[in-house]
Amino acid sequence: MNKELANLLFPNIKITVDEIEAKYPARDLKEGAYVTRFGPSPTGFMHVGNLYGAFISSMLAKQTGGVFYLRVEDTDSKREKEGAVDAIINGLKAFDIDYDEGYGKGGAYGPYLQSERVEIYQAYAKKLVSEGKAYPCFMSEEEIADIRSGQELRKEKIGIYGSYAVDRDLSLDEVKEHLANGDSYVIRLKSPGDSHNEIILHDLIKGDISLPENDIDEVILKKDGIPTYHFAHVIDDHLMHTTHVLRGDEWVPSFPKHLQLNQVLGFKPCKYAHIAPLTKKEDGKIRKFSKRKDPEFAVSYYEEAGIPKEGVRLYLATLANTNFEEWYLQNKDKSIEDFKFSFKKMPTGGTLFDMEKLNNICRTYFSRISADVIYNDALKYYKKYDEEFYDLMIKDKDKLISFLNIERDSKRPRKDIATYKDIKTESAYIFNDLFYKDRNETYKDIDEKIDYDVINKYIEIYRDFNSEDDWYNQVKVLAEEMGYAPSVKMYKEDPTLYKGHIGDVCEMIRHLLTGRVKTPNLYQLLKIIGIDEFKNRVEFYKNGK
RNA sequence: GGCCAGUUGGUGAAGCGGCUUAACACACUACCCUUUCACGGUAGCAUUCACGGAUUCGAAUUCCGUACUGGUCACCA
Repeated sequence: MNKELANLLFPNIKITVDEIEAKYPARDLKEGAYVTRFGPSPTGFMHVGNLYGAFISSMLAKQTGGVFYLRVEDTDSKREKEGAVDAIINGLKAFDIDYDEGYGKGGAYGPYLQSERVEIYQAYAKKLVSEGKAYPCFMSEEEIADIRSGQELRKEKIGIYGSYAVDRDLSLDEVKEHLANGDSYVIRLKSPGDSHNEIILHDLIKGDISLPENDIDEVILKKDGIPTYHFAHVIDDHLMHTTHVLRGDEWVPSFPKHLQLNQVLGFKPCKYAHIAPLTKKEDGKIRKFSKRKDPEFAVSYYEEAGIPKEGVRLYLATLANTNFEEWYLQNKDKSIEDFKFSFKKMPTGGTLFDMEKLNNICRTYFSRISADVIYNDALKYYKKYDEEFYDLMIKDKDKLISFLNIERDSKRPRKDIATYKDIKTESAYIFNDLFYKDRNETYKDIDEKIDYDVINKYIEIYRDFNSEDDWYNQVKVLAEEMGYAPSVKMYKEDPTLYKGHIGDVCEMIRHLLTGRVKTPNLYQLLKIIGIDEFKNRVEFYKNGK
């Protein structure tokens, strides 16, 4: 009788479950290799939470010699957004997360788009119906809503279970009658569970969590024949031989359903790791990241803001494993790939995503790479977001690279660049086009009295110095001649003897030359910009007075 | 409301029965180095781990209760 019902409901499904299984043989991987996946639903932009999960999943697969694949979970056509799939693929690419197989790339375990797999899901549903483990449910939305409000009133658990599952034992004739009427229906699992039993979720991150067994007759196929997440997840991860499922911890409560589905289908469940949600701090309060409220939750935000992808990856790694940061600090020459990620070191509670921390990590990143790499990456950024500066970068390439190289190869590289945007703001004064644009803007931070006697004298004695020491000694002599202390120490001993100290002299030069109070090494800047240009800038400053 | 989880300094967090006078990083403060700023270095910054009780020779670590925070209870994922 169940068989007849199955054929009645799925007349077009000819393929059997056994035939499907044969198409998905076990993967030939070495012992201990992880098969992980990223299973986004294309319902909007890609966000940092997605990226975070994909990043960890890919690292885990890579370092165990396993497989990381992309499966697009598009079972909700109502919420699907145009271009969302491209956004996902581009988002992964933008952060160097490659997948071994999956949507857009192919592979032996496809198709990787769930909407192309409905026949597979239906074949399994048909099998369950024929075994009496699932059934068609003709309840209308109104009926279900009524049940729900009654349950709420009586403070009962909400859902279709036990005596509320009225269509569980429909006779074949009753089903036929419904079908003849053209009534729509869903396929529900006939849950064999009892909520008084406890089951244990062996979560790889959070440890053992005990939960009540599922007794709800979960919908497995919606009325349009498309599976729900629960059903598709269990089948796909079984067929594609996923070993470890990483997902947000909002899925913890539905774990009993997944376990049960695995049991009913005769599958061996995969291992689960439930990741704590990314949170942010706002007005002193911590809350979950919001797709609507937080622009920085969108992956695209980082590219536009000029935040380097490697900085984001490093930050993701420090969030993912609490011991990563210390390891990275001690292994400056290694890359993220060399670090062994583990579930045990993942945070269990909310994970705070802190922009300031990200910034700091980016500074360190920029301080460790070569000027050429920075230049080329920055070029790509400005080409897209600021063509005016892009042109300047091309025109004054050597100048910019020399600038970026100041103090770079020393033991104490500067850390004043956190984003590609900072390159422009930090280096603007070396470009004449920007420097002379607006005097008030250029010198906005400078309000001190300039001792022009000193400046004129400096210009007079200027020559091509052999070394920084050579230069500095000359400045020292000059300072002393003009009534300034040749060292800060001497000045501090008795300030009344001097107009100021050598630091003040250097400051005046710096301010006139750059318009800034904070710059890299002055001697090297002077070399890059040149004495003639320095004279011009002194005049530029004077004339504006 | 039911169920599940979390709660350690200014911030993120390590620790998971004695090695902790609670790691490390960020922030802040002071000093040192330095031509300035930055970088770097040194020191300071929780006698205490949400609160209350219990177990133990010994608890941030185990147990119970309370409070707060987050998650979840769809033909959404």
